[in-house]
Amino acid sequence: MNLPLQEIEARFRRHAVRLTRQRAAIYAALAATTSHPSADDLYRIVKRRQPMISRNTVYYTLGVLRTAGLVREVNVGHDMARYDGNVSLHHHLICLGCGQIMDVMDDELNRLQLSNGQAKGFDVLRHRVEFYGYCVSCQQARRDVSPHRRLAPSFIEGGEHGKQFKGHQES
Amino acid sequence: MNLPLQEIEARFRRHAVRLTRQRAAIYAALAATTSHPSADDLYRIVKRRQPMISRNTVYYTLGVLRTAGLVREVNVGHDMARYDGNVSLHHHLICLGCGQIMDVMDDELNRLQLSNGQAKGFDVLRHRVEFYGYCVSCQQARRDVSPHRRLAPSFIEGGEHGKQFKGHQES
DNA sequence: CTCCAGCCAGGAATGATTCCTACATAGCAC
DNA sequence: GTGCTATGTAGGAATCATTCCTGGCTGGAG
Repeated sequence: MNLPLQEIEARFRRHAVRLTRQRAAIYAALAATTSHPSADDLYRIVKRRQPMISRNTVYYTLGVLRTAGLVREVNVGHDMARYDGNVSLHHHLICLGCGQIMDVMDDELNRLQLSNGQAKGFDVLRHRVEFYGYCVSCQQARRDVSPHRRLAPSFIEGGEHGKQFKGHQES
Repeated sequence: MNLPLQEIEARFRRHAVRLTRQRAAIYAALAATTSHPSADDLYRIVKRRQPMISRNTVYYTLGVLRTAGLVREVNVGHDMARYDGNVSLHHHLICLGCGQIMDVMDDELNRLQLSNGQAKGFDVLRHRVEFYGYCVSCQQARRDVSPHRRLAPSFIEGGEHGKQFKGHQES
């Protein structure tokens, strides 16, 4: 489902973002996938068609698109930032094995809010919910490695010290 | 509410963590605050009493404590990692202005789960919920700067490009 | 008391991201 | 279409949290 240039042009205009060849390619690449690529993934994808593009342009453009509200940044752990072309309100499901990120659309999650007592006077603008676990193929891979041992998730956040998924695969 | 050395010793033994002067100091510093300090904050705090300690030891120790389940890592955006001595199940409320992180204890949030349809075959182990907004004093500061303008939160995640809170204050 | 696996300090390396700067170009006015 | 100028781009250097490496030190089991 490739976005026609015409539609990209319209969205850019609507959000007052100047149209350039590089920006269109970056935005199109992001809009064409649900895999939440990193800046460097996008750099590599766009580089195939525009070999002169610089990594810097990708970072700069993602900043512009994000500020304009055309793109959303997703942070998982303290790994590199990942980007999401889906700017509708939603949450994420993340694989602790391979790092893949799936979208979760759920109105109930969207409506979560803190009681006044919990909010401590904060003006709460938004929230995010992330679910962590192992995807089907990572479950399989783990069974193959350690057949009858199940690591108890003894702590909430951070994983097993020797971090997982330093990188991830583009589809 | 400083943790007596004796209690630290007991916890370390319970979690099979070798006791050293450096580790005790790092853990004590973390247990003594609710401010979710960064590794570097802890380094500076401990350095006051142990000037020879290295930043490396702080990182290494935090890794050990985290793996042991005595400490939890909290990641906000792609800023530096922050640490939490409170390992009970809870969530967070984060100020977009100053970066302070407050604990949110709420059983309803703890019980959130995905329906089978949403879980896509994932083996979901845990989740986290984060609320973002402005604390009381940052609300005030923003009013002072831009009296009658309210920035519309036009997108979900990432803030206003020129990022906020690169650092934060220790109480 | 001895011993050694595991810890510590310090310095170097890494890697995502940002900064700097000179050149190129989008898109408005004419 | 042409010219102009604010803005974008490329590329190289800088930043900075974090990790890696190495050689000496030490907690705590026996």
